[in-house]
Amino acid sequence: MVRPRTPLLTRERIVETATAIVDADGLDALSTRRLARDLGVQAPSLYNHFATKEEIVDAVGDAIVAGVDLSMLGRDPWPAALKAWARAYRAAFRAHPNVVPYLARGPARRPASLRLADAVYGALVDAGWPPAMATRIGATMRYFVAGSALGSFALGFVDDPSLYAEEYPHLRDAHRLAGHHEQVDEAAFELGLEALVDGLERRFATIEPA
Amino acid sequence: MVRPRTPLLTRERIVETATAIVDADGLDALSTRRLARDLGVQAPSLYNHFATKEEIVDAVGDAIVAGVDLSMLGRDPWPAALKAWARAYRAAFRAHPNVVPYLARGPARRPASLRLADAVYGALVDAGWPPAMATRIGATMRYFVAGSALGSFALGFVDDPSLYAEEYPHLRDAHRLAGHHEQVDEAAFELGLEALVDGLERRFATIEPA
DNA sequence: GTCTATACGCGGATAGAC
DNA sequence: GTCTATCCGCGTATAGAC
Repeated sequence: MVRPRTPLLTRERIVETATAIVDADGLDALSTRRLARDLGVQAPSLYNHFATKEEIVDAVGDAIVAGVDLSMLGRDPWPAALKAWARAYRAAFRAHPNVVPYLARGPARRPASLRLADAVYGALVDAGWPPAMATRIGATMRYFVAGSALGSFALGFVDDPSLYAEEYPHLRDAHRLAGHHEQVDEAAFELGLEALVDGLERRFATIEPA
Repeated sequence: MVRPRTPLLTRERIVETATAIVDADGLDALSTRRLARDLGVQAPSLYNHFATKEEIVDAVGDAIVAGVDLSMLGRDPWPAALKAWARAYRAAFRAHPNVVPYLARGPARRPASLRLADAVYGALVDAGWPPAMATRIGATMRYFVAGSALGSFALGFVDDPSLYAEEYPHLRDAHRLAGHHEQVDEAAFELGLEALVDGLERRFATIEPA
């Protein structure tokens, strides 16, 4: 009588399914009933594995952040490491844009988010940045990455030429953005990332001599 | 019988009250019942002024964006104008952080957001940026501003020293961030903004000769 | 233009049987 | 560990009186 069969639910399965729901239909679509239905069980069964729904959302967020590669931090020179890390961070966010507002609240007590913050900050300090500046750089990078993953800039414009023609002369061609939204967003992110790190390098040059 | 008294509700009053609710308790707290209660009417009365709840949220968003100063665009040199505009944009967002995820979806058909996009793009093109670059710069700036207003970086760290001590050595002092969150976030935004525009200026120098 | 009354479904969470 | 039954509140929206 030692557990005749595998439990129907595991934390992993719950998190996987919850992530799929959030990705498909948004954070608001994640309800205990919907989650249970997709798992083939009844809603109250979830409470054997998580105390609250909040814990489930936390686990979803942590699993996403856990996938971000941090290996370049402390290995490559800081400007290259910062760029590579930002790309990996953004890729993880963009794969789950509906979770970004939740994740952007900060690491809280989620282990993967704390590991990430620790690694970035540590790499910058080890590279020679003063602690206060390392904090600011970490913050600024998160602003940029989170903002770029929060939603598409290009898709924010309606594909309807008549909307712009009269009132917004400069936006004459804005309706075409939607058709190339991935390239537009990608190029904008790359431009900003390169410019931002470039600007930081120039500031680093002024403190280094000290 | 010519309207003996002022109507209890106007679109303005509804938008004001809705904004107050969202600011105080989040976007999810904005329900028609709650909104009506705070206005001293019954929920169904709202439908005399707005067709759906979605329209109300749109009006809240547009009112926020309408308050962003755009006067520097096309007047000051583009780097100074871009910085001043970004600060005004961020201030408007930060006053209503709970609406940022909604606003970050893009201008859609909201007039104030379209005016803003039109003004920024127009100023950059008039300054000599190629149209494709002007689009990217507008996008990148929105990423950064939205990300910085989405939530506090500093407040994302729990004020509990024991959480970090063992596992995250570099975050030894992170628990102190919460106490200075406004200064930390402000300084991080300023650092990123200056570095970003700095980096853009350097790129501008390479295209200008053409 | 605003009201009351009402329809109907979904939400998180708990108690207690098996 | 999973189930059934259940609590109770909140959501949008409509119908029709005043």
